[in-house]
Amino acid sequence: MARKASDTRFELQKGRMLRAAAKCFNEKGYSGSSLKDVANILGLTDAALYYYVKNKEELVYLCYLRAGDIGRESMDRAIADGANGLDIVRWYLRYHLEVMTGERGPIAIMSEIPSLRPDHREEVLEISREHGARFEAVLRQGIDDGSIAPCDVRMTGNAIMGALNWVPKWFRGDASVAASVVEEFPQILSAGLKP
Amino acid sequence: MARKASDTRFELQKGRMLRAAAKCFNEKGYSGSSLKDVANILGLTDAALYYYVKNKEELVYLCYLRAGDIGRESMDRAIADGANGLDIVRWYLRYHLEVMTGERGPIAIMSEIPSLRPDHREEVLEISREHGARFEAVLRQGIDDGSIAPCDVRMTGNAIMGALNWVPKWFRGDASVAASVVEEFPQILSAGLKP
DNA sequence: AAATAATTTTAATCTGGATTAAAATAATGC
DNA sequence: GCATTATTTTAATCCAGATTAAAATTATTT
Repeated sequence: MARKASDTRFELQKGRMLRAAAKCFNEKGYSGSSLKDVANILGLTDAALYYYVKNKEELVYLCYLRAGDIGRESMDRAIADGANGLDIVRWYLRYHLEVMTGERGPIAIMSEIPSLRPDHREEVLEISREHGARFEAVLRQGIDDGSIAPCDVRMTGNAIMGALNWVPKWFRGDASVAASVVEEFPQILSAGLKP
Repeated sequence: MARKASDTRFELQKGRMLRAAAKCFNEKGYSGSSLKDVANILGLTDAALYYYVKNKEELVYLCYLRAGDIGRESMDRAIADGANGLDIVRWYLRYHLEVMTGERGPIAIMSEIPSLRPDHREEVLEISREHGARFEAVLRQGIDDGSIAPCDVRMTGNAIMGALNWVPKWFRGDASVAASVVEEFPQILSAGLKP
């Protein structure tokens, strides 16, 4: 019963559970997804999920934390690899789309933040705000280094992030579509940024 | 009890209800919004909503139909007013954003289509598909008339529509922000389309 | 191969919000 | 003002799906 974070079996199964939940929530909506639906994907019974999380709210919360981690990771890589602001934007989009449409996906769309417990909600919102701020900082960096034309960074951020966040709504795992998205989106979304 | 479509009072109140519901669903998510929440906005009791709709499912369904109507309307106007493909895209974005952020807004994000009754779901999906197809046709028109550079119309459509559909997620009614969105988004989202 | 611990299931209960019916109030027409 | 119709509320029920406890199974340890 007492579990430590390093317990592989447990952690692996929990990870599978979070991906299954993300898939359900994205495809059928939060209210449309019962714990039974999530459990079925794993070949389990709904009650078994309670071995891994305290309740449905926590399941959503963990999905969102995971989404946050992955977003941060993509951003870190992009900042490490990109030569200038525009380049970082492109790499970020590519990395993030690769994860969203790949093996580790799907990533939960954060549509139900207000349903979270107040403390969880605040934490997720803070993560979300921070991510947005980092993206806007990259845009500003690009404007400074001349790779991006001056623009309203807030609105530009909203536009690009919106297009990105919407992907899980229509992407359903088709590999050839995944290839197109990863290839086309960074191009489409960054083309308008050039000076 | 027996009502006709032309009954003003009834129709006005029903319209208010649909806007209140869209607001709730967008802000708090479908499951996070009780009928009580929607009713409170109108200064009513939850039970009163049943005078206007059969149940919560129908409320969502009507919100989505309304969203579809408004989308079609914006597209119609843009096609009538635009000089070429690119121009139509720009007008469409502007018109649609004006409505989304204006008096008639907000427009419900279609996040809960799978929770709809099968027949309603099919109808909404069909409307949604049709709208997407019209947008892609405009992109193709632009490519043909030389106002838009050759591109993957499916992905470009997904990207632009995603950014647009996400707006209600972060826009909370601030008038000066509304002005920025209407002004900036068409520019940001169409800049990358030029040859 | 016991014994112990980890995981899952079975079989209940529990619950919040959707729904309904009847009664009360407000509006409209005569 | 009276009668009729439209709208809203009050006060219950109802129910799907979340949650829990105990039992059963499966894995691990010694």
